[in-house]
Amino acid sequence: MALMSAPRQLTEQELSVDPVDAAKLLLGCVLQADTPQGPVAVRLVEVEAYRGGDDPASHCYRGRTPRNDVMFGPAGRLYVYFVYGMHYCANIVSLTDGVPGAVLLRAGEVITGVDIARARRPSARSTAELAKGPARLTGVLGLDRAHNGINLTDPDSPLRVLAGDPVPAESIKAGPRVGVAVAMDVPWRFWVDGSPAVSTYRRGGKRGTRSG
DNA sequence: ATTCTGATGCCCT
DNA sequence: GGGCATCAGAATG
Repeated sequence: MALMSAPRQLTEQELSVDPVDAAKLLLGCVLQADTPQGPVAVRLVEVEAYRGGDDPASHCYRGRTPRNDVMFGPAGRLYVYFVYGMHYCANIVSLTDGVPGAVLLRAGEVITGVDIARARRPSARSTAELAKGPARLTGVLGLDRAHNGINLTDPDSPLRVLAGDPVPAESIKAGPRVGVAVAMDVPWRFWVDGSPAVSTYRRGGKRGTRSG
């Protein structure tokens, strides 16, 4: 019989690290969702690290609120938020013990359930575009507010993070985070070099100072 | 390829 | 009331 060992599920412990380390660890890993239409899985190729406390770009910079509460909890949970009045973005929580941190899932390659994903996002002009961008990624996986706080390291969860083929260190590139107007000196966006699903960089809204 | 702009609602000040 | 961790469509090289 065909023996195909199931991919290993990531553990809460290995995600209980600094978001920068968790971000690099998550590249190449697979987020799998059991949707009503069937399974959809995405190989992560672009992520960003967010810290609490000292990171002005983080939702947790100004303390704990109802929205960011999950980021203060244990690692391996999904933090979903609603943005621009129409999109959802998803993070995987890292660190723990009341220390907030998370990894924004910015883009991935759909490796399972391409037909389902295409049906969900008819505007995509190519397979690579299906999950190219954080809101597109939540779109193909069907993630919304209802999934906030779900435990991705639980084997019985309808949403799981699985280990993938390791990404060679030389294929991991780093740069400033997309769409943030502060902390542009820190290269906390990480992506897999050469993947067609990596989103194009856009700088944050507030331009620097105007003199005069 | 890049630039612009409208859509749209929730969270926080 | 200001400002978003965005996307799609259009116009322009």
